[in-house]
Amino acid sequence: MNQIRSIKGTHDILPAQSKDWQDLENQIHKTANLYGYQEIRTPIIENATLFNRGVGQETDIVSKEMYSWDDKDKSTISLRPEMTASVVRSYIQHNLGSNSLLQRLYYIGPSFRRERPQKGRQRQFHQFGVEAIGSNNPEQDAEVISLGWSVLKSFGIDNLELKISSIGSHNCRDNFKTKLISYLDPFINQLSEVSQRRLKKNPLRILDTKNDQEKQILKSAPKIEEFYTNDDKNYFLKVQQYINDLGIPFKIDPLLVRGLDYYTQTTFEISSKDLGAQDALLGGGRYNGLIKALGGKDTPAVGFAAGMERVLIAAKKRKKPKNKTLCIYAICTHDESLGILQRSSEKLRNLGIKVVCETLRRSMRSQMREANKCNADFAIIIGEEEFFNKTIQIKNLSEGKQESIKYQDLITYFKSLTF
RNA sequence: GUGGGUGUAGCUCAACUGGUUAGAGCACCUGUUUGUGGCACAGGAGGCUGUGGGUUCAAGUCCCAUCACUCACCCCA
Repeated sequence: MNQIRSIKGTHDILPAQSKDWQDLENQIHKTANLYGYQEIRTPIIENATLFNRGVGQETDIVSKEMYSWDDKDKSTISLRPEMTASVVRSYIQHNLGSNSLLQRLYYIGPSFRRERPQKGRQRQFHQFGVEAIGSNNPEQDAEVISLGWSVLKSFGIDNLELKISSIGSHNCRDNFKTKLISYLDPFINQLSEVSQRRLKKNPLRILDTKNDQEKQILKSAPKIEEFYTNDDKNYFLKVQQYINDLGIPFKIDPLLVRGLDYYTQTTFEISSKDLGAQDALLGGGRYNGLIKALGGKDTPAVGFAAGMERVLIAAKKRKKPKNKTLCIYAICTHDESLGILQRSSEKLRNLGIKVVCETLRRSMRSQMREANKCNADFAIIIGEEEFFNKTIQIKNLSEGKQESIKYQDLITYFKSLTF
């Protein structure tokens, strides 16, 4: 009988780790709120159609990595492989655009892709991200980038690198695509198998190649910036200017091509050297066509998604804040007194004090050891003697001093300590 | 989907070229005069060496298969 393990590429977040997750989540909530973004939570399952249309049928994510199955009513359901499409679906469904011209939204949660796991890549992974829906101005792009940068910085990650690019408007991209194809066509035999396939399906992706020979060929290939319209050019310059004004260092990386179909204009990525091959912590960009493509009004939007597991890997070296709250370990060596101990613990908790009660009926020695192990500041002790005297022992564990007080004075004793 | 690496206690690792009953540190539990933590000391529990075959008098060690984990390609967060 072999034991049941978690599914490949999925991980338990154990108690030893969960504090880090809570810290990260708190930091996300805090920063997003400082920027005026509100949280949105959407279901983990959606109609497969949403991602087929939203993310793109041709993308790897949808074509080979998405978990989908037929439901009893014959509709096809998918585990979300990312969250932007869901947020946009929700935006359209609830007509959020009618509340105000601009929706600033953020989210936290798991997504699923059936990939081969490796460092910083899992089948169930967690993302946080933001979507600013409604503004078509470069300052909005800068704000979103700034928010992402700020979360990572404030979580104690250094060594960050911001890369930005623009893939231009739809027309620009189409022209570029055609020219790129005709440039690469004569070289087709020198291209790798993958790139040959991409040339037909998604030529822009070839720019991402790590193959040296292909890099060489690409050196004199047409550049995307040659196809920018004046508007594209100005827009991108403005984005750069604003990011610069914010004091965020960045590199322009013309080869930065986001793999999802919905991007337009600005794309960006923040990476860290502290990760392995999967070094992107956060990636995003503008997606002006998506809302319309999903059946909403033509609405511009920009956003990003960040991988929380990757953020936590990159944040390994951060110094963790230690805001310890007062903690009491409640010891009992007299079975008749267990009820009293639980009642007084409850009262102390109402004061906001953490109280951990012994429930194993162990020896005094073991209970004291336990108190020490869980880092309690105080032990309160009721035994047979205290039971009959209506008293309770209070031991200050850092000083080692112990005193006996009347049971009825317990609350006032600790009340004076907490304020 | 393709390649490489690794599987010994909860964790980190030992076990010379195959050779007694597979060890250590940390963690865990119990004690050190019976109601008091940390430190120290003593003891204890915990393993079918991932699994299944094979070679051999003898396998943790060699061979094959399988599974799992891991890293990388691909792609992405």
